[in-house]
Amino acid sequence: MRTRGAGGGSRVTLQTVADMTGVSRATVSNAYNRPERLSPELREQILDAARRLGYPGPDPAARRLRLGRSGVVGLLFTEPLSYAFSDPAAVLFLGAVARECESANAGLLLLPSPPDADIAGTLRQAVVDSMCIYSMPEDHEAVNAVLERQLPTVFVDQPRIRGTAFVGVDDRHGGRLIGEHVTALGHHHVGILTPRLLPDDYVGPVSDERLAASTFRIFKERFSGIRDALLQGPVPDVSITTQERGNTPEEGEAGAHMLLDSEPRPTALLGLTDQLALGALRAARARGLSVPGDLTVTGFDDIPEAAASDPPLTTVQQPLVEKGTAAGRLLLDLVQGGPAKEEMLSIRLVTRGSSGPVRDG
Amino acid sequence: MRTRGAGGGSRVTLQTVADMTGVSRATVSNAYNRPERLSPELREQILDAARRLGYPGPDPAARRLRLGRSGVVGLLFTEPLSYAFSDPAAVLFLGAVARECESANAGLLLLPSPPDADIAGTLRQAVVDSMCIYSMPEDHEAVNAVLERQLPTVFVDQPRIRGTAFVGVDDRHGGRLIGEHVTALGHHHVGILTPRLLPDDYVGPVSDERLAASTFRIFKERFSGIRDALLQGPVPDVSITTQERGNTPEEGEAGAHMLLDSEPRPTALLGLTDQLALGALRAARARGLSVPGDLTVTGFDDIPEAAASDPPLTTVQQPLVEKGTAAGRLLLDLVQGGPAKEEMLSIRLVTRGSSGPVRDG
DNA sequence: ACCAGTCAGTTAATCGATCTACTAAATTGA
DNA sequence: TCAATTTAGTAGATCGATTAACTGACTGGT
Repeated sequence: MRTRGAGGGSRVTLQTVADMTGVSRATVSNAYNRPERLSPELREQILDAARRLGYPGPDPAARRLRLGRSGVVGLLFTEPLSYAFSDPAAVLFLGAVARECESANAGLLLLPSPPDADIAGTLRQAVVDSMCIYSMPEDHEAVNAVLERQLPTVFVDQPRIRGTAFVGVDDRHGGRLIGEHVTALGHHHVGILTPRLLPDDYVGPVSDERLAASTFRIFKERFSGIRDALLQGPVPDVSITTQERGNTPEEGEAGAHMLLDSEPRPTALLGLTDQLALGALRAARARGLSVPGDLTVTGFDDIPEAAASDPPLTTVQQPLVEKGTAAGRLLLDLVQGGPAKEEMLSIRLVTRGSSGPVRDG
Repeated sequence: MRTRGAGGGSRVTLQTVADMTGVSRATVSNAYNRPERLSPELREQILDAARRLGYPGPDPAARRLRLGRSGVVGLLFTEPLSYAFSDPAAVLFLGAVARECESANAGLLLLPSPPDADIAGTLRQAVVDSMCIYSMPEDHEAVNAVLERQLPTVFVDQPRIRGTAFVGVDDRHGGRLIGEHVTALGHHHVGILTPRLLPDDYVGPVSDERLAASTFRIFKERFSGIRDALLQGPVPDVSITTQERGNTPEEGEAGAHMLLDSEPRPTALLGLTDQLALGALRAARARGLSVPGDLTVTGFDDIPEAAASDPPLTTVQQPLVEKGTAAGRLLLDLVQGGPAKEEMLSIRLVTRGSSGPVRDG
């Protein structure tokens, strides 16, 4: 028998309590986990001793090791974690994942991903049953790290890897919806605002090389979808100007100003996210351009702010909450041995006040 | 030596890799954690074998058991977790905590707390180094559970327990600021909108008993602060009507309508949170009452929406982000053996367009 | 009186890693 | 050349729990 001096100053464990009560370790364990297996009196006695000794209850890490399950779902975010709480789309998604976890009584572990840190290491250390990768560039080291760990994993938006669970939408189709809408309105000169296409700090027009090399699949697809629709649309000589920026309204505004300074001046500004489009709206206001009279602005995502903006934003609605729900459910199902499904959710164009026909002359 | 048939179909562990390579378990461990302790060739050989065997790397749970640290901070929320993502104040707070955790490369574990579940059990099972309790009623079972676990714990807002780390503001003082502001404007008839004072589903006026019995210290204090200021202010015969509601704009609107139906009709509606005050603003608009002409409305918290509302809300500003930062820092310091500080952050009245002098007659 | 069946516990194996203390071989220094 | 030091790796204890298999003592039906 492995015994440790009860008052020896070292940590209190099951064994300490067992020694104190004069029963075996197993019985103390049962007192906590299977009350029906011992007499109520003895149980009380044991719990009492535990209280007196200041025993904090069975150590969760040890239990987890033995049981092989932690009841925790992990989540890794592209951007620094704090960004997750400032981006409305992310908040909606996260909230829905959280709701699912909660209903299964599982914890949700948000993993840090500061720009400089060892994410692969973090990923290896996380005590979780399954893992959600939210919108990661395709070549990110985290992707390999999580794959190597052979944990049930759900990828959301990107990357999309054969044989792994996935939740997303048809972003290229979304892009086409926007493009078709804009050509239908007769716009010849169009500006596109896109978030970063590569994990660097580049700011400026999008080159064909950057687009081709992009590791952010979803934006690449939205971009291509828009461009295809524009070029194949009823309007003959479409000119397209582009600006690549960080995904915030502030940067969107700056990018929009650049686009509006180009010749010929675009009559439509298409944001690849609502955040950027909201910035474009600000830029228009700052210049005294009326929307949609002087300028058409469109977004992508349909975050709550899109409907509330002035004018309300024409955008592609993707079901952010459903996405979180689907991801959450998959995460939990995978742990139970469920299949690695791919869920493509549906999207649609929402026409609101920010888009209109091009003004003659 | 403890060996397991390498190809036996069972799990791959350090030992499997060790057997495969013909070295000891310790050496394989070193290959992962202390590369400098073995020759590069051997290391490569080991890592190679691991790859071939599909070894996912050292099991985090086992490592945690051995090392005694998990690098994770836990957080328990009053309301169901999903609420945390829908309440702006909570999102701001959470984001700041997340930022702190991230800078220390720690994970943030959001614990579920569905209304019916065994929160104490959840709390006992969480593999964390420290714990944050956010705005829990004083008598909640979770409070004892976490105390029993003897984990470094930070309480935010409530409860406030002697000897434990705490982050909060002087809510009573905040209440007085509002009360003084309103009496200074000459209001005689005041309605107060408060979130739940007890963990039940009650809806309606606040009785003295409910106030006295309240386990939500912060709202009780805000309430008392307001009332004290009103009763001791320059206005002689103040009448106070009250409504208790869930903390959402929707419920705030419903409560406001009730208050506006009472006789004498209040000329000022004081929300104990911005969420409720925002609801009051809606109610006023629905009735065609001009704010602040016909009705003064005030809030508490200063969430971003407060400044953006129409008219912008007079409210008590509390530093939500700072609160999260302070909590995060404390959480991390406690793990390092830091002292259990109490941090009282400062608040101030922010006078905006939603409050004005009572209209004569 | 005998066997089967419950009760209330115990024993000992096990989960998968890490770390201290140790050893054997290689290198260094005078 | 021989003791001292460094290098590369090993043995075995240990972290703190859970649980399958087992043991005696009772109970009760026939």
